Amino acid sequence: MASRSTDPKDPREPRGSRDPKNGRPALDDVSLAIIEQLQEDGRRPYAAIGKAVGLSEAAVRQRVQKLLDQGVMQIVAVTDPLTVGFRRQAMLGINVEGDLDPVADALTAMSEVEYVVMTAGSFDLLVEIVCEDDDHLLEVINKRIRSLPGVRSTESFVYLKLKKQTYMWGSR
Amino acid sequence: MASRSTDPKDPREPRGSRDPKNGRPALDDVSLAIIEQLQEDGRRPYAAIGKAVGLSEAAVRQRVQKLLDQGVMQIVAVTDPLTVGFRRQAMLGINVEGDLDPVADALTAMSEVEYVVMTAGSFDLLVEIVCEDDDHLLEVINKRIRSLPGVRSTESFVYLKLKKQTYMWGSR
DNA sequence: CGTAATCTTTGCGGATTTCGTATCAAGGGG
DNA sequence: CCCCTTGATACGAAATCCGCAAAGATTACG
Repeated sequence: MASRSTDPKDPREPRGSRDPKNGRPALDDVSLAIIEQLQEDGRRPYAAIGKAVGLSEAAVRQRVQKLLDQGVMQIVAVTDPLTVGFRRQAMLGINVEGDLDPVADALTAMSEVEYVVMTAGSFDLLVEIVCEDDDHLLEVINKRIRSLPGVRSTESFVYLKLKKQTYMWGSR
Repeated sequence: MASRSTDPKDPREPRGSRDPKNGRPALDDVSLAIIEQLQEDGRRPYAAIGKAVGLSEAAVRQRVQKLLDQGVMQIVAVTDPLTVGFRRQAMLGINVEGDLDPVADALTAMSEVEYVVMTAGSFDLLVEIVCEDDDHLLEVINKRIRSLPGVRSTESFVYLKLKKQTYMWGSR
């Protein structure tokens, strides 16, 4: 299991930047600082984090666990799939007629889809796809995605080379 | 430090799927299995991973350290920036005239740029940007990126909502 | 074939970290 | 004013991490 406690539930909560009730930000400065620490090294010990953010080891541990349970962050290994396997990867721009959500949910349910985001601009959705090979990619795009009800059109961007991939928005 | 050993160096090595010399894949099945374990839980203990992949704790530890040093994978906390801060995030499609690499390198050097990938299709590059606010986003796109030599045109897709974000290509 | 050289795995022991639990302080309600 | 919830700390026991030296495996070469 990715997390160590209660089942993950649905990570898509209405989690705004601030909790409307009780006014406090959903994430205070300390939690932000903890996340920054873990963005640098996901395995950094709780005691070291505590020293950096001014909290006891146990307090850090509890906060981290809550952040994981709430789905605010996940601690995982990330790779360049193109490097690791000999797979095909692509970004897909999608235009939808009618409600976006059903389409987005259907895409989210596909295991080959790693990333789904609603956007403003000439595409309604951007989705990233990781596949075994060309045949697999073709099948996912042409058979499974283009046939989804509501999908008006798609445009594909096959990945040639990943140049940068970071998660350090905190540190700058 | 993100990693525990020699300095990170430049992560952009010519890391193909297979090591040209000595023919063996850069990543054997065991390392793949280790990565899969860490994709589920980046903090899973080495002993547990060893039991899962059939290796001793020390062997797993050394392999993980090498994978980190080589830049094949990173173990980090990932979040939805839109959730964590009140930031603006966008994907940018870019068209370039001439050599792609200088432009890609310049983008890679920008701290606001989290993701740079070369693609086939109607864009040459896709880059993901994380900004503090609208002003910041505007400045990065219009002042810093559009003025890069070689950039012919850009198209922006401002993120409205992140629906899915996973790193589990291994487990299916 | 040997054998050297290199790389990988393994087996420890000690230092460190994690984890569960108990305790304490600070707010809300009722 | 008391009860209940939330969050931080303290602390001992158990598990984990880490460095190191020995053993094993693989490759290159004579």
